[in-house]
Amino acid sequence: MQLEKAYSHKDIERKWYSRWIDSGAFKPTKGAGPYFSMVIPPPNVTGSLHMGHALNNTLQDIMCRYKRMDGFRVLWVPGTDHAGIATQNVVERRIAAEGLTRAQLGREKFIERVWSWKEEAGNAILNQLRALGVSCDWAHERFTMDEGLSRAVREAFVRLWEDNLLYRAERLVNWCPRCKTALSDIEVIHEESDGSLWHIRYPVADGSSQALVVATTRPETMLGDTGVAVHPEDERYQKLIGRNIRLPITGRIVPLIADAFVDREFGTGALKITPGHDFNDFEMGERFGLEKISIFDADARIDAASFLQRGEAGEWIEHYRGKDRFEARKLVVSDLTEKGFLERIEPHKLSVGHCYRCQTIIEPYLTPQWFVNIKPLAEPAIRAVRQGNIHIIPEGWSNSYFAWMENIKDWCVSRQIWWGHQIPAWYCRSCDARNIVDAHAGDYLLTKEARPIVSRSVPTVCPQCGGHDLVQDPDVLDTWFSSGLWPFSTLGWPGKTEDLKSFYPTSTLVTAFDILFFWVARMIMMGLKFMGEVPFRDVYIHALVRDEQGQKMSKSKGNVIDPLDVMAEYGTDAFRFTLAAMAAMGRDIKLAEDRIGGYQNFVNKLWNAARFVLMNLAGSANAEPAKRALESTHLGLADRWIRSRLASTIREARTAIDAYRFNDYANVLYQFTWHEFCDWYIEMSKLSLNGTVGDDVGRSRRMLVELLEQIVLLMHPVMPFVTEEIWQVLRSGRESIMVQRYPAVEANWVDSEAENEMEFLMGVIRAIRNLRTEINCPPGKEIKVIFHGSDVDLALLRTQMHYLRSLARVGSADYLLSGDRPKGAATAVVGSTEIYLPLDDLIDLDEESARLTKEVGKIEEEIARVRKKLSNPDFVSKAKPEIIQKERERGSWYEDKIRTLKGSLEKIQEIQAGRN
RNA sequence: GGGCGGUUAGCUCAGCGGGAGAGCAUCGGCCUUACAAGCCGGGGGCCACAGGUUCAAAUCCUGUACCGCCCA
Repeated sequence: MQLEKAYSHKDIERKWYSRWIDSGAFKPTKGAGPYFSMVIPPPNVTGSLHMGHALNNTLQDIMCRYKRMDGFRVLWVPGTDHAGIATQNVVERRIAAEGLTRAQLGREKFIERVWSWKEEAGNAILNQLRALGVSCDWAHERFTMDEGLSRAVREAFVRLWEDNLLYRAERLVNWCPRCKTALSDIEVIHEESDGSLWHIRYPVADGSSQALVVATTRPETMLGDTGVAVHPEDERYQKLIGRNIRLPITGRIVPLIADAFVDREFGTGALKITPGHDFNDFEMGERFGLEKISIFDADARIDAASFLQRGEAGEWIEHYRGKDRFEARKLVVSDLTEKGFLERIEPHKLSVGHCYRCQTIIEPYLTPQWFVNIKPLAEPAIRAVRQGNIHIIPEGWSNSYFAWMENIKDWCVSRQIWWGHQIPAWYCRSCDARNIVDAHAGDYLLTKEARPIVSRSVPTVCPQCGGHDLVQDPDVLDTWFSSGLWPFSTLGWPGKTEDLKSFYPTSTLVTAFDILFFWVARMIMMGLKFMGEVPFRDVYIHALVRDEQGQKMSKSKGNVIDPLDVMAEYGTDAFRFTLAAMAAMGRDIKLAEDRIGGYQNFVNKLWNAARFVLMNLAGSANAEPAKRALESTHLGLADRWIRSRLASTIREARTAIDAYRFNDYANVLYQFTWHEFCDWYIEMSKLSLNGTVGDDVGRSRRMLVELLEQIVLLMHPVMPFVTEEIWQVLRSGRESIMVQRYPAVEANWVDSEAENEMEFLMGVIRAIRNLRTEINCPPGKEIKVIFHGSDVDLALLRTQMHYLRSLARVGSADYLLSGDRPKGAATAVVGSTEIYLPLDDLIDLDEESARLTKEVGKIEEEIARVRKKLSNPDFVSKAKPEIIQKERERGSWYEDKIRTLKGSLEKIQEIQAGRN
């Protein structure tokens, strides 16, 4: 069978993925092996593959393929997440294009539209994952809104309620006025922005002309001020503490309170207090019993009713009615200016919270919501990591985990959207009617006093009054509530399934740090709560993929590299290898495209090595031999060397992957394949194949095949496609490489004698090549070499002369144990062996003289360094003996070398002097 | 404001107590029948800066500068 001259990825990738699926190779194997399981971090169902997904899933796939080949019963669960707010936003935009709003459509119809969008777009990302070659078990594919997972959500909710870990209350929450829903704390992105600090004069309410000046970043909220605060020890305001203030515009009378929370350095040291629209003010308001006025409605427009209800009056109410936050700010500022209350405005940098889904500025907003009482869940989750039941890798991230978990606030889990798991709580229209407020289009709102009936199934009777008219809570749960259950809900919980028994806890979770709090922490809390056991043993946190400048890739910046484009251009294997090679721990990946090109060359190199091996088979080795050539006891030097190197490579590769050191894994294989197997072994094997070396051409062929097989087996987890193709082409009609055994170290392969001898031989070959270049000897021209050295070294060179001939173009060689060194020769030293290339008249003595002078200079520096070290009494007395020994050897090694080089240099200089 | 990480060859990055490395780029020489997506050889770095610990520091500690991230 012939291979194409260059590797062409397109056809080969398609072909193998569908064959793997058809053969069921992704399913967990039956048998006795230990279990290994992972759940995929579920991507948004309607999303598309980006670099982060590509890296994340490549690393997971490497783990899975490795473990599978290594005898584990592997389950990798794929699936998607319903991404409540994000998906709802997308569908809202789509219906807006038809001139519709979700309110017009109504809840039921709207949700139908979301489902149909999910059907339409929902398989894209999974197909993109398939293009990446992921070996997850598609029979286990799950979606957070599946019936099974929805049941898990209801069960979890009810259990939390029964255990008093869930409550409904009116709190200040992060409100997105565009999405019109509450968000949890971590769904708010804080960004530094340029704002202003407005200094406003607040008069004292005693008819005098006294006043104090407050500084604020949000003047519009003064319509909801219910107090002013200063630091209790602030001398500037001592006289005023306890007095009342008459607010400009509203004329409201509010107290001036003293609270140590106030930062005297900030602004004027006097703060306006708006408990209804600021988290810090809310807490201060609680401490001092200040009223909380909610001045905005759900759209963040001025809600005139909130003033009228508390009996306030005045033209200003109509003046501000219905204005949004930013219009209201302008109006307030212009009104204050007009009435002379605005002292000054100064530029000010401040951190502003934005909705992580739509970037709208968050409004702190007072509404009734559901909260998880998180402390009792967080404590065991902290312990699990602290005590080592879960390992976070790299360990540095555990600090972030602890910091967040130890300061965790109750988790707001209700969302005022429609796409998601509707909260399993009902309200009675008979006995609780006053708390159920009908809104437009059959919608209704619940007051903070509403009494929920929490139930696993739809209740038919009110336990209070026996009434039958029950309505369900209109809110849905935070998407992360369902993804927090993912490691066990995907395995069948709350059922008691075989999957759960076999595969929970899962082995490893592979994810990026940006969802450490969103997801990882919550899975740990939920896993411990509902399963009584951690959800995974290891959490491997990988880097974020950035662009070449280190910027986060984003559509708006236009710096996105689409993984699908990359795969199409360079091939999936090259792309995967690049990701693995760059996935060093604890650092972000700046993806440079030329790097991928470099690894594409590597794929091609491997391909051509396979082509070479195949071309030399001539059908003779295309059957499974009775005994492996690798086990033979009649091997030549090159064979023993490469076998020993293979053993080291296997050991290093396994060590690396077991420690999640994917970059080391990739580099070890790259180095061995290219720079040992291809550069040296294949070149040397050419002599065996043509009968120049060795006594058994058949065995040499089998060596090549077996070595190549070991290489593709080692490489398969990273580069599944090209390795499978090569595997199948080498010997036809056998099972997939996926189900083969991963190479293991064979102790008897290690052969340090062969490694040392080869090291020496390669050193000599390199030295001769180097000398040839330096003296401008044409590459094809055979040369004569004179060796001076020990009998052992010379004997080795004599027996390996064929390699010197083929790899260094040595035509003839003299081996001298003693005697004069040649006059006028290019010189090099390897170990204790001196190498001389006699220079003919045509060779430039000046060049060689200059080269040697430079070389001597370099070595003299080294010798000086070593001497300094060894003459330091502290070094000799305190350093480890083996270090001292090494340094001594190095010293004498350099001494020998420089003696030889100087000798040659002198001889050349003699000739030069004679000429002049 | 608090915390974490980074600064190593032109570029992208490994290394993290004992001789400064890789890939790409670059320079010189090669169409040597696996591979020009290749082969052979070379050049290039006071390992950000300043102190300290140590016999020994790119590597550990402290500080400074710049960059990035997380949390408030």
